[in-house]
Amino acid sequence: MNMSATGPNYLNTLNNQQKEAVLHTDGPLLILAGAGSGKTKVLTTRVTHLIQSKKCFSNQILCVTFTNKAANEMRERVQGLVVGNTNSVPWLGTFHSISNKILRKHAEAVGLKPSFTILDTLDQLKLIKNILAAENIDIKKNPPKLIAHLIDHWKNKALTPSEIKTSPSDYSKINALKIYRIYQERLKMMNCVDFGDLILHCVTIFKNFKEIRESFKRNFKYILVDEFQDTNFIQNLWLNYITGDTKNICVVGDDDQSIYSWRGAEVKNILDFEKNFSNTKTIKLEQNYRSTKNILNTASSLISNNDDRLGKKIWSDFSDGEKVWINSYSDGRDEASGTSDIIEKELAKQFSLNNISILVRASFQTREFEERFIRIGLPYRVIGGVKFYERAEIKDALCYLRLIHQKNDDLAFERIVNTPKRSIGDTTLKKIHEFSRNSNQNLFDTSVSLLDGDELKPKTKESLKLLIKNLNQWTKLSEKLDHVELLERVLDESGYTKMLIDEKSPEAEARLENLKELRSSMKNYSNLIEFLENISLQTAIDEEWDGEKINLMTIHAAKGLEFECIFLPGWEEGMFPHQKSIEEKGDVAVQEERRLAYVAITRAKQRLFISFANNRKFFGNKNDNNDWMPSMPSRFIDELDKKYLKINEIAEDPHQDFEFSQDTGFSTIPKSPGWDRYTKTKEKTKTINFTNNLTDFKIGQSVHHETFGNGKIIHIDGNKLLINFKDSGEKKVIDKYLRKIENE
DNA sequence: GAGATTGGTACTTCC
DNA sequence: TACCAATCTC
Ligand SMILES: Nc1ncnc2c1ncn2[C@@H]1O[C@H](COP(=O)(O)OP(=O)(O)OP(=O)(O)O)[C@@H](O)[C@H]1O
Repeated sequence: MNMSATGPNYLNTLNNQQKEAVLHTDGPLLILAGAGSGKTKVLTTRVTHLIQSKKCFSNQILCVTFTNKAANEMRERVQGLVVGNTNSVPWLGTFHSISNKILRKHAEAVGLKPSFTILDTLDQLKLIKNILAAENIDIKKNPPKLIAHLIDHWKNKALTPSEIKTSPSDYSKINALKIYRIYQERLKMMNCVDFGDLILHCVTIFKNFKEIRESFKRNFKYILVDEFQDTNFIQNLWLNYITGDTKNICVVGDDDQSIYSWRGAEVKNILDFEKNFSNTKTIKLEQNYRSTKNILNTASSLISNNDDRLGKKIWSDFSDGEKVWINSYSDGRDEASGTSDIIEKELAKQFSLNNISILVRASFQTREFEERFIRIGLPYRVIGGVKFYERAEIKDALCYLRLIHQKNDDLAFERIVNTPKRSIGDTTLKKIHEFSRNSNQNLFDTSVSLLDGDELKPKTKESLKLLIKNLNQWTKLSEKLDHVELLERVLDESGYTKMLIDEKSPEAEARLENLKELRSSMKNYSNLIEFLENISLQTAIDEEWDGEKINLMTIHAAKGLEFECIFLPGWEEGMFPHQKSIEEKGDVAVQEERRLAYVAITRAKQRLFISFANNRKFFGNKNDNNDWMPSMPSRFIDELDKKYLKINEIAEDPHQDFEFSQDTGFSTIPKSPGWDRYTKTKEKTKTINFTNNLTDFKIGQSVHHETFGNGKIIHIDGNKLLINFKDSGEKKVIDKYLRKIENE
């Protein structure tokens, strides 16, 4: 080992507090620290240290990260320390992935087979809907989403159905509880678990099986937990069960970065940690090594608006750097083009595209940027975004594989039985369901028995027979064929590929592309079982980091990451803070949104750009004259200390590549200074509100335009209106820039 | 009774 | 946009 006077090499780049945190190996340790203070670095170094100093074997370390991405990153950094072992730290992962591993070993303890399938959110919803239908419960009065949420909530609190108390008055809760009970029974029958079950089953096992619990306790000599502020009740319980008597547990967290309360996360876990474990050593890290002073101070000024903070100091040695830019745009499209312009003209020379990220509140917000980047040929990658595995064609393909692997996966059966069309419609399916319930058999076996009777029409029977024959054949094939080839065969022989090819639409083409992508991502797994066992926990196709690309992701997905340049678009009231969260939880929610904003800002090292649009379009962009809403800048922008900001004019000619820019005089729209515009917007919104229905313009209507003044509509072509302006004559304009006035 | 078509609605956030 | 449910058509 390479030693210097101050200790091993890997300690050299740490400051004193960080070193202390790494070297304090034994006993409970709480590391409390602000953004960018090196928490993750300490954690990684700590793992390294434990292995290098031979405190324990690498498989005796339990290291819990928040995302798979974080786990992969840490694994990469620690990789190579353990000679000749590619899986250097086997117990490194998220609560869910580690629980998955534990549960595969001890599935029988909770009445499951080790080959169980992990259901995703869509499967859960489908199952709940099925139960509601079977129980004759009104789906309108008991929305499946709400029930799913309640079940999730209960599981986060470690509550099994029998442990839940309801008051007789709470009708919907009683219904939900009833569903919960049946839901769990159905899961067991299908040998399936949902996300919550992964952890809940583990806890049940730890609780009821002392030997199993003790074996884990003995094995895990050192436990490390990242992002502790975002752990919930059951995760904490889980940790407590397997923390050994030596209490070598180290957690790191930042109360200001708690952004998962909607998943049951409780910041108070941090406070309780010291109570739970006596003799807890607490170390604070206060120096930020990531951001310029301007960025850091901007973040601090924002978060100071929250109450109930633990109150950490955070400081930086870095220079002031550039000011934080606040950009105002007239609409989302301008925001996208303005952003791409800044990247091309301002940043591309200095920074790698890989080091530029656009972080959004909700995943659909990436779309506008994607469209822009495709158009001008800037390469980009979308990170995270659950979307891929939720796509219909991907789910279809996975369900074929699931069913081949496990015949009692009723949800998978139901999904593919008539895709592609096999003349097995609703009525037939209902029949199969009914028989299955009566005979207590799964849908597949029920179908097999129904082939012998005359319950089904000959034609239906014929195609059902073929499907069953095929499925059996594929199951046999799966033993010798590798999983990628298997999928190819299945898609071909089932007629799925043909169905898409015959459709001859661009959408179908895209679906075929997606399936290709699925196949190539399957190659990362060595066989079908490994693929199926892990795929549900993999939220998105792992985007390759090679190549030069701009990153697009949600703020939640950016947790723990850092980039030289960060763009934060869409800072508008209703979007950020999000309307729904305000409605649900009021000020508590605003505070969490503020923490989210804080996380977003503190991802930036050098440059930070925050922007908002004065008009937003909702729900796609097909009907141009529809769904425009004036929007107001986010309250968070107001809360930033102006000292550190540069408030900008509209960065670019907003309509330079707009179809009508040539002949409409759009380029003459005044580019008023951004701030001016921003303050004006507030008044303007009020005025606009009295006529916010901008959709129903009629010929003859008198209108007002900011630049051209008043005029009358003389022709309408979709959203393009020909106006005869009093002062400036005939002009073609887009409806969104007009507001109705009284006819004179 | 199956399949095509239309129409309504959803967009938080993630394991 | 894109999926799902209700409605129409053969
Ligand atoms: N002692 C140090 N000297 C120089 N750079 C450091 C030091 N400690 C950490 N860094 C750097 O600071 C940056 C932030 O570190 P890290 O990601 O570990 O912080 P963090 O506390 O986990 O941040 P966050 O909670 O915001 O995700 C990294 O680029 C890291 O390399």
